[in-house]
Amino acid sequence: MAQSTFNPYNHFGFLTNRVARLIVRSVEAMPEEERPQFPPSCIGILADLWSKDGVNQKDLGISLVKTKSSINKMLTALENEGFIVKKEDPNDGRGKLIFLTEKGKEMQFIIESKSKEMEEMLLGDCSSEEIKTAKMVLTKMYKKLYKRVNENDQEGHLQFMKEN
Amino acid sequence: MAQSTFNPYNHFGFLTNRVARLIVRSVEAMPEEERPQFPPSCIGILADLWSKDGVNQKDLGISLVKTKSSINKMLTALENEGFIVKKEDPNDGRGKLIFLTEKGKEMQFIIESKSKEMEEMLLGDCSSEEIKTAKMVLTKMYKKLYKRVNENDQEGHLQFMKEN
DNA sequence: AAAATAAAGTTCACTTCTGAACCTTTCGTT
DNA sequence: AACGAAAGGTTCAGAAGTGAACTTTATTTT
Repeated sequence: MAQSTFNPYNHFGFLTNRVARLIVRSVEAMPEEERPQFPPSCIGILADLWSKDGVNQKDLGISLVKTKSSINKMLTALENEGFIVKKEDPNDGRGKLIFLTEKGKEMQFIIESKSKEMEEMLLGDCSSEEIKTAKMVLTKMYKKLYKRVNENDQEGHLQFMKEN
Repeated sequence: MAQSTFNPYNHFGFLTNRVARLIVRSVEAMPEEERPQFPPSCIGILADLWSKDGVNQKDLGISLVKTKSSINKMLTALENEGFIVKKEDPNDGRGKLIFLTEKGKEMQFIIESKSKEMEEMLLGDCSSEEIKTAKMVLTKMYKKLYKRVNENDQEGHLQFMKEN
């Protein structure tokens, strides 16, 4: 019977989905003190801005794989908390550019160290070669998927996409 | 300035999250014909059942990293569509066991071949060694995270957890 | 054995995310 | 230059997921 031959954890679709969700859960389970003061989903927006400040909402949506309405709502929350500001795009009257405030910039070092800490905790028994390979494979998947999903989008929006 | 030193795609938290979301998007973007007739989120439940039929809702929740209320709602949908049935657990009057119907079982081969197809498409230029390493690293992360998040849960619920 | 505590599942109000319609500005034709 | 089409952003109704309260059955304590 087919029953015992299927292993979800041998498929990237399941594996990435579950690992991603567990990471979020794991962050949420942190003690109040250690955890950032905003919902984990918003970290993604800040991360993009740390990488490249002053982007528009559309590109954030593409990068985070969320719709523009979702991005809009998250930005409103982040703006109310004082992490980002929206400014008119001087070159395009339709668009707005998103910039980090000082408060938003300061977050980078905190989050980055937490991320490193967690990675060490989770992957203490993997060699740095293996970790590198895993990130490389995921990044390749990302690029292929990105192109597939945004195929009518000629210019690569993301900084890292331009590197290749 | 710190600005250009941050790359979200060098952190597993962002990478897994975005790849997972892109895979879902990619499936949703398939032509009506090729795509399964139920929401992608439900595939996870079927996958667990293909791996081990007759599990209870709690274990499904742990495996899929969703709350019991979410699982409940998804199961109701799958039951209405005729993919699964709920039965009383003969050994525990509180619990119910979830079983695949024939219709549910047939899905496995379709999904599995789609999954393989997609993996080949996404990772054609990665060696099978690299792919194996990536899955191994993700699986290790999964196990560590699993233990961390469900630490007050003594018995490993998932079949694959028992293998190690 | 009775009482107290815990566990699995259900229900419902609430939050987060999405899809569709809309407004405004820009681009492409002619 | 003027028109139609497309693009970025906003809004709002609806879908998906969550948290807390509740029901029923098991387990633990006394």
